[in-house]
Amino acid sequence: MLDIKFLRENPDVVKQNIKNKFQDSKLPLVDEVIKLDSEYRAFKNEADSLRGGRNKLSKEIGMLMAQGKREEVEAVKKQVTENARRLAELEVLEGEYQEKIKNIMMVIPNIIDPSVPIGKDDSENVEVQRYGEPAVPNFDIPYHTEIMEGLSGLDLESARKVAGNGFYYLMGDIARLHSAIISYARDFMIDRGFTYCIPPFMIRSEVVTGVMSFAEMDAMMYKIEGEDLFLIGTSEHSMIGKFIDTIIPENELPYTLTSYSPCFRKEKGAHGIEERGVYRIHQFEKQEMIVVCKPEESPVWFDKLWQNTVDLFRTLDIPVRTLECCSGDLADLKVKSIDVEAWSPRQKKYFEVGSCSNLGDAQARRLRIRVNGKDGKYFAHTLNNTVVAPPRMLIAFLENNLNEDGSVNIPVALRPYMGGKEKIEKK
RNA sequence: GGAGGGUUAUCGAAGUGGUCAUAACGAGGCGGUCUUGAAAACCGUUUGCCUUCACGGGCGCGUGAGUUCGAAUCUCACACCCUCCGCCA
Repeated sequence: MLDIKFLRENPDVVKQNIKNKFQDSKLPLVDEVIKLDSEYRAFKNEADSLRGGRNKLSKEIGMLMAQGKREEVEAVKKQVTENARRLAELEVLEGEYQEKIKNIMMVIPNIIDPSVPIGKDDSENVEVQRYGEPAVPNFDIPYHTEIMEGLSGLDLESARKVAGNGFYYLMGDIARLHSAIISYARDFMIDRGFTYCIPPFMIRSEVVTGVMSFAEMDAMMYKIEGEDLFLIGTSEHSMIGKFIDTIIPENELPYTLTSYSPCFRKEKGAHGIEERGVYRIHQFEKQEMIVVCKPEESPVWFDKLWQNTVDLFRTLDIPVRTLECCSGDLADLKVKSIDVEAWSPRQKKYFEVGSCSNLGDAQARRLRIRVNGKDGKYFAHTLNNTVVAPPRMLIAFLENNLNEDGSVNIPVALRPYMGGKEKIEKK
């Protein structure tokens, strides 16, 4: 969400930004909200002066009452009542206009970073760099569900009966591998100075609308029936929400946290053939990292964050690349975003395993996360990034560590979490 | 789920319909006097948001409604905290 003052003073910047994101249908909203805002302020000024008058007269009544001047009190009361109807009208208008303005401001996209490549959709995202050799072995790599089933590690059939499509049972060594990866990722981030945290897995609607756009909310969030609660789509939601309505002393920043949670997503939208199995699912687990920092430090933290994910995948012998999100593929709250993609030797292409985002002050503004600085208060910047999110991450892991006989190598880094095992083999 | 008590500034806390919310009182923080330095003492200062070129004005006593000329104070709903009972991994 933008500062309405910024929009008022820089409507052309806001419009150009909307064009850059190929959301031309939102262009009229800029002038509309400017108009609503100026009308709102006129109503507010009139109402404020009426309230001021009322306050003054009410005080007079108090003094007259103390002096026992009954008739004069009645006269003043009458005066107050005369203005009351207009004030009541104005208060309704104030409320309506505030609501309208907020609703528009919530859908006007955040100003993207100048470095973001301009493009319509994800097909125009730009590869930044590759890490590791994208190797293809000289034997056929089966679909990931087959690898898992071959190791007695996956039961989708039961999951469908119990919960439906988009859920899974992981079994045996594959389940253990899943937990091992989460634990390894947790320790990896702790070693890099992040504070480990387990957050609430449900959050209130106020937090939901504070951390994401309406479009994302509709496509992602599960609502708990009869309660003002939503299942989190990622721990980022509860981790950023943690700071709602706070004024942080400047010297405490940055906050660098790594959190674990299950994640629940509706995943409204098309599911392609490559998305069978555990690629796109309603429930998964994720080790996440978030940073709350000063505005001038967010670009540096952005680069540090995605580098962590790249480093982690490299310690597990998985080739990755970074892919910069183009303007049209960037969610409305984001200033800049980069995906980390893992190599799939089966598909002979990279696929998304993590996403790193700089939200600028958009979440902070919505959630009122401020910093108490020397020269006054200002909104913090927030960032988030995936460390790992299995079971999707397992797809990359299994494909890259698979042997021709169907067994899977455990990289050295992970062995302590797998009871020292060097391989997962068929029983 | 039930019963009771609570939520006021950085913290503790007073205020139970007006004329002390520019929030008493106490503590803490900051600045100063004094001191070789520190402590003590003393003096001063210390909330956020909206609006206005400015002067100023408005809003905020957990949140939201209501009663009233006027609400921290009365009414209702909700949230959170504490104590006890019930249930429970």
